Amino acid sequence: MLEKTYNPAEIEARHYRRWEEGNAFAARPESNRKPYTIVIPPPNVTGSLHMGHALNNTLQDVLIRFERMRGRDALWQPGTDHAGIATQMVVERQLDAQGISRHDLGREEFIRRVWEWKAQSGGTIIGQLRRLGASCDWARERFTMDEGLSAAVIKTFVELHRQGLIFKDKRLVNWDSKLLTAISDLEVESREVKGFLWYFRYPIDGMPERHIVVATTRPETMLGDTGVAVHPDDPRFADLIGKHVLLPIVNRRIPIVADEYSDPEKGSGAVKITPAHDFNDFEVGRRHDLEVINVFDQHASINDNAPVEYRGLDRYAAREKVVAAFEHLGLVEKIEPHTHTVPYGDRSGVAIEPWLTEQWYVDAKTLAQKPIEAVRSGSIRIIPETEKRTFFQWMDNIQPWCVSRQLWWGHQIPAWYGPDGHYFVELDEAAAQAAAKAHYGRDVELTRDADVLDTWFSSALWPFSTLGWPEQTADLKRYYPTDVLITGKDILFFWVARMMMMGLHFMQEIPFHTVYLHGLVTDEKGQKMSKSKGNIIDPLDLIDKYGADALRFTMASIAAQGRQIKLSTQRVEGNRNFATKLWNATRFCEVNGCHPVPGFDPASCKLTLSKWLIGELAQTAASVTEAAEQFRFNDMANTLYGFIWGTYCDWFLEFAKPVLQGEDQEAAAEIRAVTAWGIDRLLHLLHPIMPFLTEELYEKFIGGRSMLIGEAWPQLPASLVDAGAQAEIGWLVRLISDIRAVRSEMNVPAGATLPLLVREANAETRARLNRYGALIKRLARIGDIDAAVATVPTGSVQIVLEEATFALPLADIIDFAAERARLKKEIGKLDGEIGKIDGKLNNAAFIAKAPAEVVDEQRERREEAVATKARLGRALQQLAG
RNA sequence: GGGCGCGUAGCUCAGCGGGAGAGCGUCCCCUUCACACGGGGAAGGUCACAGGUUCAAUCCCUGUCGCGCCCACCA
Repeated sequence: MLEKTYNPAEIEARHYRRWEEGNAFAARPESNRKPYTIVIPPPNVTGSLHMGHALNNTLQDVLIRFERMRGRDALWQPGTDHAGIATQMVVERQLDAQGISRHDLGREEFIRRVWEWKAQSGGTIIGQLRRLGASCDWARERFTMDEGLSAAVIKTFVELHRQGLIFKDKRLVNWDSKLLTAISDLEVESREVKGFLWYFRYPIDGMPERHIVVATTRPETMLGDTGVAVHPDDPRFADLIGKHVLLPIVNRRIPIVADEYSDPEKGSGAVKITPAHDFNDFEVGRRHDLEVINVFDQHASINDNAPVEYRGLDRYAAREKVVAAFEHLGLVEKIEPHTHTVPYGDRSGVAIEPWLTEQWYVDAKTLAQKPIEAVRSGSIRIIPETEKRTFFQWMDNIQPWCVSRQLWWGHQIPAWYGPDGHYFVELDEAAAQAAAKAHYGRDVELTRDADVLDTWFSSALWPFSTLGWPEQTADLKRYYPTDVLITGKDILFFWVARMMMMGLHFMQEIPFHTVYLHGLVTDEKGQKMSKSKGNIIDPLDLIDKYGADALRFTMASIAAQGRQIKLSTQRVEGNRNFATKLWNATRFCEVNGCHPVPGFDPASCKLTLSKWLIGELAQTAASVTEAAEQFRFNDMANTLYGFIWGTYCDWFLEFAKPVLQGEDQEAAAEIRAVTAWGIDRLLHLLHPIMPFLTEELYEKFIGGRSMLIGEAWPQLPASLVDAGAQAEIGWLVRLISDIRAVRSEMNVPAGATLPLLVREANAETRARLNRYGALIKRLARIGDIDAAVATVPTGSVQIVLEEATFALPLADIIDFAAERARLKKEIGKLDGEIGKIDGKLNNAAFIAKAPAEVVDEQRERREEAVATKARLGRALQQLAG
């Protein structure tokens, strides 16, 4: 016997264990089933489950469970990401607490400590994914820095280098002066900052009476100025082109050049050029062969290239000192408040400095061509479609990808340097030695490049490296390309695009057929969840309180495409209630002896009620299946919610009650079977979204040895839909609803029983009243039914349904005025409708141009409305007289 | 500056060419034997605004206003 309420906490752990012990998540490469593959977006080993994970993994699990039930060999490939910067930061912070830095330990020892940390805490998120119910094939769990994946990384690096698609270059990079590493363009975020625009006068060499005004938001960079640019067509500066400026403070003579980069509208119209510290200036400098003078060290403090009194100053201190010096010299024209955007490191949160260094770059432009084509041709489908535009916009303008990082935790770059700086990119040190010997003609000492690769480099290989590449494994052959990739739209560029590049390059095949991108989970006000705002909702708290299924159902139901996803606890609570509802419906079955009948054939049912339920359920199953196929998770969830609560519980079970308790044993037996069959089918349909609850009910209610997770997805033919049964039960539902509404509006005491008088009922209605009299009496609190009265007593409330009028005599309690008002309102509504329809029907163009069936439909609607209005009008008249 | 998207019931959002929908909230009634994490009922909307296309527009097009997000931008 089931408990009175569903208690998720006890149940979830047990079923998860059953699934794992039963090997239910395992892919079956040996089977002849068609594979269905999803690779998980590997969470950071440092991570713990947040709402984004909860959403992302719920959706993946829904699809995996759905396709598994549909008979596919489902592989959900799990694993974690070493998350270079994030992980290094975590361990460094721990060391910091002990007062040691990674440099105290040395590289080798530090890395050992990170592995140690990983062994202890790295599994947190995997445990949390289990609590969510994720049915990953855990035996296949991978890590981006495990042996096989590391080998894959080295191989791709070496091959891309051989193909000229990875190269070393000295140019400006985004330098993070806190983490002391280069970062890629994507890791830079712009923030709007309130600052100032300083207008400085630069004296012209040889023209003591003249100066040129430049404007800057970063006065300290003037220490590295090597030119001033003006627009070639700007008359204000025409005579100064070719002259030189005597740079104050530094006393450097620098040229005034004409360059179209200079915008006459901006600032003073003349722009100072600092090639070593600005991406645009770097280009201008290159065009005019300007000197590149780097004035910052790696900490963004002033270096020895600047005058001695500035050396060692932090960039902001240097800024103040430069401004003070200009003021002292009387060379400040003016200072304006100015809002502008400044680049910040997404991890460190400090302002990024464009800094001249040598780094490794991937030729992304070349690698992007095949992905662009794949998306354009539709061989990779992106959902929602609108994201395609974003994808193309980025891919069409893609810049070289800086992949080297000055960190310790990650895949060390397989490049070895000889004594003269010549380098050898090889799979291992031995190969590098051999190459070096061939190059130098003797053995030399080699030093390995100290840098590691961007974390996203190894993630880019994920769909094939996890399946065994570079070995040509059977798994790789069977499960690649994968079917769907589900991830947040915020990592479309970071990860998705790069998987396409690497997959198409190394596998010569797309990594996945479909990319499903979901939005960001925010709080209920649409605010991004963050520690500082204190608005974080921890999914584990919700799981503890409402159960994993309630959370999963919520995620599925709000996963509408392309929006930000606002989560409210209230919704989760509501969905927990839904779980309880189904729980109790099953309990009802149990209490009433509705047990599944082996070999039950829905097509053999005779009762209209059975046929109705079966048909409705068949339609629901079709909708749910279609929604799942089209990744419309919200439709899937909402369809099931509506059917289970609104149709099965609210109506079907209520209709079933009297039959189950009635005299007719044959009918009772059929209804028992249909009721149980309905629950069984619903458990199947709901399982991908609510696996724990449904598995529990399946075990308790259906019994047997098998587990629901491995059962077949319901397939109910459209032939089970019975239009006659739908019309008949639909009529019954409307009649009962109408009577209930009238009772409530007229304040009839809930317990009072009223007679029902029916006028002008045709033969079919009379037959229906006969068939469903007991139900009507029970559900609408009706006493006797007189199906053929000629007149209705004064003081009755009247309801018009199809051809018949139903009256509830309420002489003693009826409020005449209220009833007149109700009828008038109804009539008013009908008048409005008739007016609208007449507008169409009286329009010759409508008759001529609209499809015939639309015209017919409007005519029918009009007839119905007119007839109903007439009956209501009669009722109103009777009330008045 | 370039791009994308959104303005529908008090709130959160579905719907997207021919009868305005859901959940939550609100109000009224009901402890009836699956469920008060429940049952029954009700109120509430010129579908942002202005034009246009169409026989017909919440839905398509254009513009305006308001709000998000992404990319670029340190004069």
